[in-house]
Amino acid sequence: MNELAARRRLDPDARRTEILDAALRLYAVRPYAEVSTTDLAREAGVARALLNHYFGTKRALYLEALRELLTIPEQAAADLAGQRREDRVAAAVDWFLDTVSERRTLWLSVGIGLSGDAEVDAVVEDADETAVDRVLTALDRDPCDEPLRARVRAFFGMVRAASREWLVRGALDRPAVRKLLTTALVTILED
Amino acid sequence: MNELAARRRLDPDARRTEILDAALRLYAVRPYAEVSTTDLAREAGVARALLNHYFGTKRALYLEALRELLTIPEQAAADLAGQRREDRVAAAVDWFLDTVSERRTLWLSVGIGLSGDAEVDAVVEDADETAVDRVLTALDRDPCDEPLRARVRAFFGMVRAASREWLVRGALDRPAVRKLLTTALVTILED
DNA sequence: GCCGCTTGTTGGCAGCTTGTCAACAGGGTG
DNA sequence: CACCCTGTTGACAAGCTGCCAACAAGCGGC
Repeated sequence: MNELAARRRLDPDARRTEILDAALRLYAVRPYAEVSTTDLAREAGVARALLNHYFGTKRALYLEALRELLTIPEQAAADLAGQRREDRVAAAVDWFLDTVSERRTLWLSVGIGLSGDAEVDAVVEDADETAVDRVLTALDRDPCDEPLRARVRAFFGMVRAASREWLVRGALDRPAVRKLLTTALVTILED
Repeated sequence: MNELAARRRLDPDARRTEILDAALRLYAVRPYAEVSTTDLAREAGVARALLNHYFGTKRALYLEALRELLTIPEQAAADLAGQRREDRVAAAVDWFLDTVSERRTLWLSVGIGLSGDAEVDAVVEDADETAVDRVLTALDRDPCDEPLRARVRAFFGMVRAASREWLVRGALDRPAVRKLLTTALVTILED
């Protein structure tokens, strides 16, 4: 930190979120490996050492940011209109697509799927677990049926790939994605 | 390089593959970021600078290894037994599952899906494109139907996630995965 | 058999990155 | 106003990557 900004003394929580937000801003544009702690500190308007003070390690900060990003806002998961199961499934897919397109940049920045890094994967899997819970309860299915959960997690793999086809490649438009995912989810819920 | 091994002068191609194999061995166990060029050089029994000589950059070497890993062996894609489409699809899924379980360690090491890194993603997408071609031609579908290709790519997302459920989490057994993927692929091919 | 050249191979250097630590300073308290 | 707690910082040490000049293995000319 060199100039223009006098030393501000902030509440720890405030500073923490300030740094986290800065990190999210950077990771939205460049992948983890290409963002140096110097960049992070500059973006947050803070000395590099402060990152370590708050998060311990560059990696830990990244994991925090990732967790923050993947935590889907609570949102109403209950009021799915439509009586037929297929309609409710379609509504769930719609809700998801809304969320994704809204957070488009960040969602895509995190990549799609697992990274091969144990800790990163743990965070992603954690978020998935929550999402599985919401989907199953919203659709009146048993959230404890482990094979079913596994199938839904597999389905999420397709969800990620499909939204990529939609948002990045433009190879599918939204109605196509909607139909693809709805059909697939209905199929998966059977049996 | 310090001792025990006199200076061997190899054919460039031989040396290249020797280094590549060593890299694949290491990346099978640890993720990219945790493998240093020193490790790579030691595993290959070679001076660190030689890696740069052959591949230019640590990242480039990684990309080569990744490409090598993802290049599914040619294999007979044509002789899919069974007349009914569903049988042929099932045969294709079986063939894929065989390949995956055979290369289990390496396949899983690379992670599942895209990383958010442009170059890495390019390699993965490239491999996917080839796989899409094989699947579509093997199943007598038009390989130029772009929306269809996109759906198959989306399907691959589920394939990755499902094989992870099978091989890593053990939440699904092979028959379950087989059925899940077969049903999904059949559904996707319709429309 | 000796010499020299091509080129595969190596050790060491320079720049950059991350984590740590002691020191600095904001702002509330007596 | 002096003091102390603690948020904040600059500087240092260790490690990693890419580059370059130098070394030497093996082949061809004489």
